[in-house]
Amino acid sequence: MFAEVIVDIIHYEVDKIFEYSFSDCNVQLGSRVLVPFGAKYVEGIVIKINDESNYPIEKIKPVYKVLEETPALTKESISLMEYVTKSCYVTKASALRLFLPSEMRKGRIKEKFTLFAELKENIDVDKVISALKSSAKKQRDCILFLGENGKTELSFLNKEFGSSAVKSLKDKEIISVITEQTFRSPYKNLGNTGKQVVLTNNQLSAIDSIVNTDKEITLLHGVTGSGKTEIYLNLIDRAIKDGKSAIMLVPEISLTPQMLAQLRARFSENVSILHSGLSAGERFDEWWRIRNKEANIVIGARSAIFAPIENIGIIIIDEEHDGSYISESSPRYNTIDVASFRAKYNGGKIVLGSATPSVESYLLAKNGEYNLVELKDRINKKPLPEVEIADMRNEVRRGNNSPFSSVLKSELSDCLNKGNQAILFLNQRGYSRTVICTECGHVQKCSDCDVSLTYHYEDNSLLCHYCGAKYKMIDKCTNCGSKYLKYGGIGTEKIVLELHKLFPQAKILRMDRDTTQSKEGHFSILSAFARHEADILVGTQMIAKGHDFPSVTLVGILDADMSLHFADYRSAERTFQLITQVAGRSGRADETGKVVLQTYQPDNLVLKRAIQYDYEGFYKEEIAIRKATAFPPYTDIVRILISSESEDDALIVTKAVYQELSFVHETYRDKFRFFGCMKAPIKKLQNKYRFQVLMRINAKDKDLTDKIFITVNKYKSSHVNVVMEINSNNLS
DNA sequence: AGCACGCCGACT
DNA sequence: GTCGGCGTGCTC
Repeated sequence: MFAEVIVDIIHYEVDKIFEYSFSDCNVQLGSRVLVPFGAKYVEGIVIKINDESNYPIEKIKPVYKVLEETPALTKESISLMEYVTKSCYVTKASALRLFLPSEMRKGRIKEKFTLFAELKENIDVDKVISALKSSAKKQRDCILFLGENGKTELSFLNKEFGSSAVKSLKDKEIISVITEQTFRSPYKNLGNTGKQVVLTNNQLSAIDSIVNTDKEITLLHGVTGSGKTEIYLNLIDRAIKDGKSAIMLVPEISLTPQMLAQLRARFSENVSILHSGLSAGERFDEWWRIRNKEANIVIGARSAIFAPIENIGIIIIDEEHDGSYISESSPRYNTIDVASFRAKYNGGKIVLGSATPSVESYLLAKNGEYNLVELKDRINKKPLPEVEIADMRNEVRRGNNSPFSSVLKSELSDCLNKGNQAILFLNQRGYSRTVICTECGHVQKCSDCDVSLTYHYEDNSLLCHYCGAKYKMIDKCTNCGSKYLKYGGIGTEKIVLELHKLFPQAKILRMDRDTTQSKEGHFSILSAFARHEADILVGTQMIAKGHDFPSVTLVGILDADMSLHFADYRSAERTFQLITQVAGRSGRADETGKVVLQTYQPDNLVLKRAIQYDYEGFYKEEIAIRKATAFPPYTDIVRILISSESEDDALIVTKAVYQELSFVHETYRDKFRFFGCMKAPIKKLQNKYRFQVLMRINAKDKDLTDKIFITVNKYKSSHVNVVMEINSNNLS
């Protein structure tokens, strides 16, 4: 017999099928195998089994070893691998890696086995005990214990009754010792916080619509607090009762514990969790629990869409608009597309949930490609928090140069006096965004990136937020030697310091990348704040998502304009989403929340729609702009990014790529809305100079994108990197 | 990705 | 004269 094998080497030269012979019946479709490859052995996956081979028989080597008895990959994974290969333009090997926990490769982690002991079958407890010497107290206790509790960990028995007693029971063949695989289980101590809820009529009809639609995908558009989670739980319940499985995705790892708690409360051991924040052993074991069908609900971040689960009934993607669902590194897959593949394969359904759907998804829903379900009311009829605009131009005119408007100051002091909590949102970590010399105007920059450095007060350093480089803070300008340096742009660190001055008695927590470095960083800060151990939480966008704090009555958005300035067609959309999300953190059961939104452009249409919670209005205006300017979803943006440590080499390759693509452009001129070549917005990153060729085309035209990829890919070399990105959410 | 094979510079 | 640089080429 012959096996077609993909070897685990990510390189275009070996991105093909290699054939090996075998007689071992353990070689199955999807098996991980060790095979001789050139001078050494490499791991690979069996993707097909044949009776015959076309390859010269004398060159075929045998499979050396099968790595696991259970094939790691399902048949579905193999077809999905082929889909990812074609749609993301990656090698088969790199597509395959999506399906396996990384610690499985190269055999880094093994299953964990534990020894257990139990009474042998047909042991009569009373009889055995009476046969014991009266002095053998420990042995008697041990037998009684096992009689009552059944199978128990051997280490526990040894500790409790002494290893000699246990050993003599074993020697007398009263008990037997067995080895069983045990699972390292993450979040073991998580409380079960779920509560059975009676569904409202709105929720019931939403479920009804999702279950009965003949469309594969439902977009569930529901305002914050409209009870989407309960709908998810109910849909999962239905899938399980139908004998099917479910995948539930949340945008980031920090959101998984609370969702897991709710799922565990309802479905207990059926639930497993998969994401990159788990320890290697935990992830490995969770993965096998799913593969062995011991869990039929998977929750996780983006990568969990590749979970080895079979017979999927429903896939839920919560906060579907979130950028994290599009992978930013190779393979650059889109989670919704992968979910769609799996739903089709399994005959399952997809629910995309959001309070602020992406305009792409909403357009598809409006056009009838998705089933659209809208929940316009909050469950408890609680009004949405009231938003007040603070016009920062007036503040400056009045001589207020602090980062807080007078409204925000008085609201803050009100809030604190009442013993409530406040959240302040600013999407910039560090102390100041830039350090500028007042004499020569020089801005401190990273030596590896064309990016200004951020001053961090806590460790008195200058950090590059793009490559992570850390420099000592300077005391004079590196260009002209002047001592007069100015800070430009405010970050969260400075906000905390300013707050201490304003409210010396208030306790303040800061949550941003710098304070959440440790493993449970998110969780510890959020739970401390939830326990009211602090009065004010200052944070970047990571505070915006889904966390519920019952005592928060005030949210301050310190610089609503910041994300509007980005030269990105999505900046309006992101701003709308962010403001809606952050504002949603305010308000409690007995008290309507308040939001203060500070801006220099109070008349901006996007901000206006956001404070009115008018998604529909925002959508209509935004989609009209996208249409008029021919931006996604009306076209797709294809970018070829060329980067190299040598600026000359990068430029040479860029010119060559552009030249050759020009022929494609000439041939299919009517298919291009835009075609151009330029420096990338960030000209240098991690010591690599960057250029780009930008195109706006219809990427569903596979022939065209294939042609572009093939044209471009051959320019890739060891010192010049060339990548193609389709609708990347980061065009810097 | 590795590793082997193969053709040109500075050394005991 | 050789040791060794890393430039192409192959791996079922």
